[in-house]
Amino acid sequence: MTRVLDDQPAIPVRSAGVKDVAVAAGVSLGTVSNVLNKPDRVSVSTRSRVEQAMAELGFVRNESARQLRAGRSSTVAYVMLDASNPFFTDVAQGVEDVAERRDLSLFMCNSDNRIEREHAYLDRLQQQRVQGILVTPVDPTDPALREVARHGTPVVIVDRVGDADTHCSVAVDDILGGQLAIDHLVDLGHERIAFVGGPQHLGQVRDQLAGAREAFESSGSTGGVVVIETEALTVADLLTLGLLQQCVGLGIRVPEDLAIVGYGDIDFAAAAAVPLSSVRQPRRNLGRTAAELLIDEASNPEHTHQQVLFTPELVARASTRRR
Amino acid sequence: MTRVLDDQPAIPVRSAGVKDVAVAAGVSLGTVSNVLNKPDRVSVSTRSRVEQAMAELGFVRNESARQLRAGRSSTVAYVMLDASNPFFTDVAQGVEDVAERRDLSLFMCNSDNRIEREHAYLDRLQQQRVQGILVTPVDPTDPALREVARHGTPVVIVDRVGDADTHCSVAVDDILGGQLAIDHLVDLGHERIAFVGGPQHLGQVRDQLAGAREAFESSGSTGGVVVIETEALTVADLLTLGLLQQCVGLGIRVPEDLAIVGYGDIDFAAAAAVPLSSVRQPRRNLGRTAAELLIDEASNPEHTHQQVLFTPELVARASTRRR
DNA sequence: TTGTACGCGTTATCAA
DNA sequence: TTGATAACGCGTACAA
Repeated sequence: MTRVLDDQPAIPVRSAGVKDVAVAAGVSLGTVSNVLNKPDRVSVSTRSRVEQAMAELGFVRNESARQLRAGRSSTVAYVMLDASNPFFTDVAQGVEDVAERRDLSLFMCNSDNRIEREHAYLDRLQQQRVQGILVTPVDPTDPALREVARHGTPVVIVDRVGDADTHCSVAVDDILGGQLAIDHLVDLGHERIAFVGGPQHLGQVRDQLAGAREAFESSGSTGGVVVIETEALTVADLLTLGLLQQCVGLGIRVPEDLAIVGYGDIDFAAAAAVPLSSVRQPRRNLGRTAAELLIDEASNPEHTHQQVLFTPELVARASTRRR
Repeated sequence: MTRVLDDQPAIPVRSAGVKDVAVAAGVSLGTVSNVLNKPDRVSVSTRSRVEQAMAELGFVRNESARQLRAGRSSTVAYVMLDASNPFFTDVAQGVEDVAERRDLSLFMCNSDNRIEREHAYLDRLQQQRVQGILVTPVDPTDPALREVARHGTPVVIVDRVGDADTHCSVAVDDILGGQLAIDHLVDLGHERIAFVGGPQHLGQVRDQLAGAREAFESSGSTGGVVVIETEALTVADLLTLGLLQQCVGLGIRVPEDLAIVGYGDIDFAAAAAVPLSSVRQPRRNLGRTAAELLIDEASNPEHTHQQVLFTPELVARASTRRR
């Protein structure tokens, strides 16, 4: 039942377990376990014998068995709404920062905006008994999220606000973001303002618009904000970039004829033909904070849920300028 | 040992197992198992009684126990080199296409270009007994990759070419890609050509350049290709975009003064100020194919390793045009 | 159709 | 310091 590969040592086809190692090393099963988990309780000579046996047999710990025994795993998961959206990958980086420090592994799943995929992943992750799940849900009001939490797997909502008494959430104050953008434009003397944004059924888009309107009105300006609704849900700044290209193509000068403020401040914003002013969200920090909250909930019995709201920041660049 | 949440049914603090369900439903343990795995062998009435008990207790299958019993899991993993690079997320989409169809879950891990992180993930994934691992490695010659395969976990190398007799690989013919770009430029009458690319120690960059040089020479042109090496490893098209911005800023007209061909054809390429001609790689297909190979290796005893090389394609846009 | 007993690989406990 | 044994939760024979 073994095959030989070139001059590599023989490897059993079916991977070896502690038992096999014990036999090969001529020790008992418990000793092997001790070598793995409490190396100092094993004499040096025995230990090295065991370690050599492990190397020879190509021993790989069986995480399923460990988990079964321990009752919990050492992984957390982030169910992303859209893995090809730089916003979420940046959030994920923040999550990884924390996970790595805590020696947890992070598994990323991509729901790709499809609720059934999100559900499938939530199910699997529960079954895997992950320590907790970070999720940017398709629908923050989805009862399935509460169910998961109710079944004992901590859930933290990212970039949305969920049910405050079943999970923590970490989001950005988009109302404020909308205000920042408008205040900036009004400060620069603009009076005719349009809001170009994604589908209104998204809470964040609504919030941005609400903030925008509020700021516009309290500026004493007359008239209102023209709303142009787009269909696709993309990082707002990508949309902004497209808008900019169109302007260039149509001979509209930015910022002379039209000033533009983006939302999201992706890397390209600064590198655009006309560097874009943008409302920047602390994406990585969002991820880090969410991960901290998750870990706290998973390990601290005193944990209480909290809703963290981050403040966005306006970065002024060439696409807006005093007239 | 139970707590009551509002008007939700009580949930045991420690999640219920088949045993608890059996007791609650007044049936034996085996029957519960049958309800889960062979529902047709259980009378309708019994089954519904069991199902109700499961719902009431908030029963969640324990995947660790299942795996331990079954000896294998039903997940595959993709260890990405850089999750914030659209190239890899597109590849991941392709992988997901296949995984979903086969009812496998895909866990994505991000090595973030750090070899120690890659190793950590490879270890964990082996321990989880995933069916197989797709990986775009930091270093395709890394012996660790062979070790994983040797220990019995199938490994498929993505966007790199690895050790042909230990794993399959799926990559793009970058030599051809380089040729395509140069042929295109030469066809348009260009004679002075520069190659702007990432670090030369990357096989792909070397290949692109080799192809470029070859095409240039066989075109009968005299002189050579000027090489400008960049440090960062990014999608070539992002770099190209930056180059374009610089040209615009410096008053260099594209394509009149300078024609540009990108590499990678990311979404922005077409939407740039001057839409970029680009060498396009079949990214999603790369992912799909890699996943198919992995699954074949994991389940087909007759599997033989193969190295698939995809052909890139030149997409001509405004950044190159007949002079 | 339903119930019982055993084993998967690991770790913890206790005895030697 | 080391060794034997019992759990962890589930699936699957086999017996009723």
